[in-house]
Amino acid sequence: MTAHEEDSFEKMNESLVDVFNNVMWIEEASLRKSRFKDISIKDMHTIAAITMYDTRTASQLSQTMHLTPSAMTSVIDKLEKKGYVVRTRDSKDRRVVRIGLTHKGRTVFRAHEAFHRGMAHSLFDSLEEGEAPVVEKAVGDLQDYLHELIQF
Amino acid sequence: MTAHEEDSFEKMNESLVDVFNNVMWIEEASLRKSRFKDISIKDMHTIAAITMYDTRTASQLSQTMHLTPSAMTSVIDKLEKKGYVVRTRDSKDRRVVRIGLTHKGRTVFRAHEAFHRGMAHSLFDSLEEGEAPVVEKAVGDLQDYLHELIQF
DNA sequence: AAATTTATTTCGAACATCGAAATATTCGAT
DNA sequence: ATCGAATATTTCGATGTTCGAAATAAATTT
Repeated sequence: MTAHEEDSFEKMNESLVDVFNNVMWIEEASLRKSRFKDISIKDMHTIAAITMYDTRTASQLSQTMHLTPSAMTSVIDKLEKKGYVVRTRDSKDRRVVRIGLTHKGRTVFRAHEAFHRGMAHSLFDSLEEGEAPVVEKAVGDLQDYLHELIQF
Repeated sequence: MTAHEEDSFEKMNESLVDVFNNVMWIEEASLRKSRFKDISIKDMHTIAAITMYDTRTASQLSQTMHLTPSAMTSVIDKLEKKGYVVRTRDSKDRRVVRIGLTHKGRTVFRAHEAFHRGMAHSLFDSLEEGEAPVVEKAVGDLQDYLHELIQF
């Protein structure tokens, strides 16, 4: 690395640290100011994990949310009570519970999606002709790197 | 946006969502596998907020961590008991408690720093001549965007 | 059809966070 | 200088989240 690249790297690293330290609570804060004051960021991510029109089983959710099944049950209980999700027994295998979004749940899903699109636009919109692929590749590399980390 | 840019945008947005959904628990998981099994990701971020060689007051920390002062007290209690931080009364104003890192705490600080550097390298290392500034600008824009969001 | 496995829930314990009150100290107005 | 208000932190009790173990219910294997 040249001295200049070094500098560029340091600056970017700082920005990245700042971004990662803050996204979570910023989304939480914007949630509190929205009309969905009764859910947490974790609830919102659960809703995002359920997907818009499909359903997920309780165990699928507990895996993607990195929660124990019993903790998942209580998250779902809470969201069901508040009207964001519905439980239905799978007709094929009656042990499994399928979780789907209600209309209200889908509204939250869209809000989460919009939040992410806002971020993606901030990365993207000021790029010049031909620069998009550079950023796309960089972000893809970061994604791959994180995935590699989990295969220890 | 051209159809191709649209595509590029969607792809990047997806990667971003994936990255943000996962960084937290990936760092938590790598922490669990390290020799610091007795602290959480929140503890680690508290340690990062204290800074390497300087000190922070309890209230400064409660602000940057978005915790109430009372919650901050108990986080600090826990970290002090485990030997990551030390409390000292400010000699000028004896109401304030200054929190600093112990040697053990600094080791955690460096681990956190290394984790972030790893991510920054993954973004940076495969870039060609002249592409670094593009990514640097994009990340800077994202950072600014998030900061704007909090001034509602 | 009995034993085993799988999906989920219930329960009790541990821990985190909060808000209100308590404590200690400093600052400001008289 | 002293009293009252303001500030920094801690303590306490209540609430909520997460966990692990045991319970329940349904499917699969033997």
